[in-house]
Amino acid sequence: MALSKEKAINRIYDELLRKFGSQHWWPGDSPLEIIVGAVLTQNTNWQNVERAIVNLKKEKALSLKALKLINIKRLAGLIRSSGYYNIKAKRLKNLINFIFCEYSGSLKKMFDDSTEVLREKLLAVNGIGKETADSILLYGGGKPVFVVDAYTKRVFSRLGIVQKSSGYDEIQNIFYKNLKKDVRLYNEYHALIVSLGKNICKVKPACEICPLKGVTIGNCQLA
DNA sequence: TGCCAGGCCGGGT
DNA sequence: ACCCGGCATGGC
Repeated sequence: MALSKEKAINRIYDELLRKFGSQHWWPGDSPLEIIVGAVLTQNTNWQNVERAIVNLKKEKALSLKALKLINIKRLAGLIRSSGYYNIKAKRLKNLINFIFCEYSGSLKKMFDDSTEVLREKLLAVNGIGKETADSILLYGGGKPVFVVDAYTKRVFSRLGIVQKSSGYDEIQNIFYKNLKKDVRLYNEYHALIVSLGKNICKVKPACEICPLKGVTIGNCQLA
């Protein structure tokens, strides 16, 4: 008998939490650091991003004002380790300019905006796509937004919970429909999925679901 | 050594 | 509406 998506999605969360423990995401000391990290980690290993963040801190460049004033070539040099540094420097500049133009350079004002409106505005910034926008909203702003990434899609399509052909919004809606609307839960769940990916998914082809494989849900087993 | 990592954009079909 | 090449470093 088929197990409901709702039960499966919630059960998988419980199993991941049990296996990996609470993740305490996002790694970052401040909303700004989280926002910057969200851009720098686009298709990039977090380790490389951390070096870039350390550099920015060391050069006192990790503030809204400093990022607004810094020369783009110099910024690119500071974030070199995160890869795609030229385009990411532009993207950071776009985002900082947006924050100043739209919210007078105040993150508080920005996050006081309605979540839906802010999401649309962020998506209109060149270099900010859905995952980056949603990461900023959830981890930077504490908004109830579920972040979908490559791991989410891979793992949950393997589990048969989403289609391989599903797009971002479709996958995100499955989580909205089946999870309690809770910032803490969204935060932890996405972090756990990444942890699953980082720790397990490297072994191919099917081991990415190892921690879940054989887990019994109702009368069914995840396969 | 080659492949990949917490994407996104722009141009082409 | 998809599909693809480009963007780039550091770790294993």
